[in-house]
Amino acid sequence: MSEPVEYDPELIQEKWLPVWDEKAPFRSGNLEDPRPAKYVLDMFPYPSGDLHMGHAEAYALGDVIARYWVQRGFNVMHPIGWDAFGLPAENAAIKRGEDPAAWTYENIATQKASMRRYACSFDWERVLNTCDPEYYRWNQWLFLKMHERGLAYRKDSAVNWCPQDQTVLANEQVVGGRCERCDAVVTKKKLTQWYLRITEYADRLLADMDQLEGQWPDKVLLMQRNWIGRSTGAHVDFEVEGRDEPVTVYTTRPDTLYGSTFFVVAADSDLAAELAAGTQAEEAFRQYRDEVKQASDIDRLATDRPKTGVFLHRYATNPVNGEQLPIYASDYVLADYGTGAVMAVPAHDQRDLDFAKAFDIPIKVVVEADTDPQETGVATADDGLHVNSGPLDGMGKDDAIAAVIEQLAADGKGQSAVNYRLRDWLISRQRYWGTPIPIVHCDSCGEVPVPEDELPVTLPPSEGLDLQPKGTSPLGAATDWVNVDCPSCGGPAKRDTDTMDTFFDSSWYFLRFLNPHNEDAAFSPEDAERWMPVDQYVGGVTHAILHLLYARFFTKVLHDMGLLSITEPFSKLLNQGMVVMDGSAMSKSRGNLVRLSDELGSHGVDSVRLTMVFAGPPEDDIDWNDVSPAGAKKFLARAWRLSGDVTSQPGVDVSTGDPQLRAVTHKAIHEASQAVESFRFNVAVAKTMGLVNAARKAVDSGCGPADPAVREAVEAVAIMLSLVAPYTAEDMWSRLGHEPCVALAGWPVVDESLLVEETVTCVVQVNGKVRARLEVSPEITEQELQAHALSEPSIVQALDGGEPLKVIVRAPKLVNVVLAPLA
RNA sequence: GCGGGAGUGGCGGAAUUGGUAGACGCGCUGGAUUUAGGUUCCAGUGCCUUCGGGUGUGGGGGUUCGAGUCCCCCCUUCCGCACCA
Repeated sequence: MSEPVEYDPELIQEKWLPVWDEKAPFRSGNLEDPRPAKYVLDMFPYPSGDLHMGHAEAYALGDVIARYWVQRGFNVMHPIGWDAFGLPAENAAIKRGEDPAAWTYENIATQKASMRRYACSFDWERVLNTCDPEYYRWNQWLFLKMHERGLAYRKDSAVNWCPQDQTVLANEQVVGGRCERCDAVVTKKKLTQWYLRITEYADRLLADMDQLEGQWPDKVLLMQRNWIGRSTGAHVDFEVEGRDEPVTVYTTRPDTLYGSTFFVVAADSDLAAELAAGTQAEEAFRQYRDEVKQASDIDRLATDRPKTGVFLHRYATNPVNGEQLPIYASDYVLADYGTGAVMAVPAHDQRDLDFAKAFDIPIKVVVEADTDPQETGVATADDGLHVNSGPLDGMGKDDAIAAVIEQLAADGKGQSAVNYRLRDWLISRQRYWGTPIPIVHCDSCGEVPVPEDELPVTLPPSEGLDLQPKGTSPLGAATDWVNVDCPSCGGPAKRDTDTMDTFFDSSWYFLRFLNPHNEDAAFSPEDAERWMPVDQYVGGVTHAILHLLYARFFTKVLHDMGLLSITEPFSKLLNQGMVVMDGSAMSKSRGNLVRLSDELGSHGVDSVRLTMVFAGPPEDDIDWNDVSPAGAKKFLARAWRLSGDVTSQPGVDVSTGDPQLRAVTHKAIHEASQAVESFRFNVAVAKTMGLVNAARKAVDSGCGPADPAVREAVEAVAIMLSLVAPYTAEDMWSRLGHEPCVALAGWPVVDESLLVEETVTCVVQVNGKVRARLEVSPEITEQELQAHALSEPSIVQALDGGEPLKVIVRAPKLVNVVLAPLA
């Protein structure tokens, strides 16, 4: 029998991949499966080209977790699919004349092949693509359910507009005033668009985060909290002369109401236009408003930009003292936050102060402070005693807020209020490659939902459609598709031509995985009871706000619909870092792109996976220049060689093996388990390396290759390595005389009795400095240990005849002898 | 500006509740094997040292018998939000 003597990654990849295809060790569909269920989910990829280094890291980490729980005896569902709708497909279509669908499915095939080669432990029978009608049909169904509940609605408003992509963007997709996708400067445009009423869930999205505390990264929870941006304060009504209705403002500091000296409305709000109409300021206002509209968000972002505005020649009445406050229109007040109008208190709000200084408006201090805003130009926003505030004088902030709200409520001029930064989610997109919105517009019936039994509303073929962005959906040109009979009255009507934001698709895909081909429902509640919530979600921190917030929102909506008992979709979240090169993100233009296929070719799949896992903590970025796939390969070869050295037979009684090596083995298993469960995968690998080193030594210069303890150690190595380096592990397993699959071998059971150490190293310090090390029994008493330590020659010498002031004994690990401090 | 992390050898990184700092690996040095290179195996590797020891986790202070770990100030750096009333 001729054994291969060289570790050849290419060879073992070719050898085992077909075997795994046949055995399908990661199928999770059997309902009779007695193993407890666990749902491990990797964020699904967008199919733009082949997999890259970032995918390789993310999927290597997710795979360690999934494979670990399989080894621990769980029925692990670890599915994968493709987030397949979206702009890149369309852009490729425009640039190269390809069909978005064909382009997408080709890329999916490429990525799928790469994932198989990469040996991800996915259940290949649960694959879904969001661009398949059998998937997006349920997008449409969900949309209609939300429409029914008033959660999907259309409104007319100024929206974020990307002039490059010629489509609207959700607030969340505008990053620093630029389009998240193409980096173009975002402008505003007034359009009628579909929204989801996520703001109705703001309080629950906030409150339920308590469930996630400690399970999600603190950073993500914080980002979500900030994004939701709950604040408490009051709504206050201001009468405006010549207007029937009062104007309401939202403020977090109603206690400073006596310090208000002017009033500001958002320049781009309807209210501003209305107030300006017919005044002598009308022309000036119009001019100013047009300037503001011209200015992009990026201009608005400049922090130290001077305050601008127009006096509207109108006045609002301060409800607490009847003072007449001049009304200004300015762009420093946002139309879509609060009520789009503010009471300005220059002494205690920096923005108001800046404006007051620019427009020479009086500043009235109503909260005592050490500094004078008038002189310093710095508004004082801290707590303090109230002055010049009528009944509030002498009160602190909290008391004053309570008192003024009580007074306002009694007068019918205000009440306490909660406000959120979160806005409703704009989901309409004027693009082709997405889920058609299942609504028909009828002149006589209005917005008519497409009847459920007519779903899906499938996309018309792209052939013949001009996909070039032009501000309206390309679907509008598919006349045969657009013109339909009204489902309500039968008269001529038109389909809605917008498609859904692809974040809609990814907001519930984790539920579709439960039964991706279910034709009767989006998912069955029974399946959800069995599998949900996702036990472990793995993905990039880039989705810390958007995707995760939307998925949480959908889960709550489905809960309210009675389809889910849970209220949070993801119990645990791990955000892996990025793979960078020379300190910066890889990109073609930077010329620092490392191609995954090249790395896999030169080092092998297992070496690349091991490199990803061993590089450091999973949350940290990996600089590919700092790590060593060649080193990883060296280690794998070293481990693999061990499997050929073992001469005992499978099933040999290990209890007779070398006790020293056995102790090392069991300690390594124990520590690696703990490391995996606490996401310290790099440490788990280090422990495995330690065991390999110990086994090597045992074979070469210790108990020898025939000792059963060597087999025990090497089998443990194979199983531990199966999480990270599945090919190498499978080949080792085979060389050790076992049948595949090592992935199902079961995690080695730790014999607790072997973890008990016979001796412990005790450190003896003098004045906190280590002077001696003693090998002592773990059961040694404090008295014995102290006596032992003090009689140790090196300690006697270190004491130099000095009398110990105190001796601290922490048996069995430490003795600290404290001498009188030196003069 | 506001909020949140992070600073440990030449490098990536280890270090339950405060108790041996630098696990594991990369790199480097030396040795063995090899015709040579590569591979493999062994040994060494924080810094200084008069070889007794001294010193050391961004800087400074504090608590403690004892601090990488806890507290205060500062520096550097990364990330998130950014006129949110």
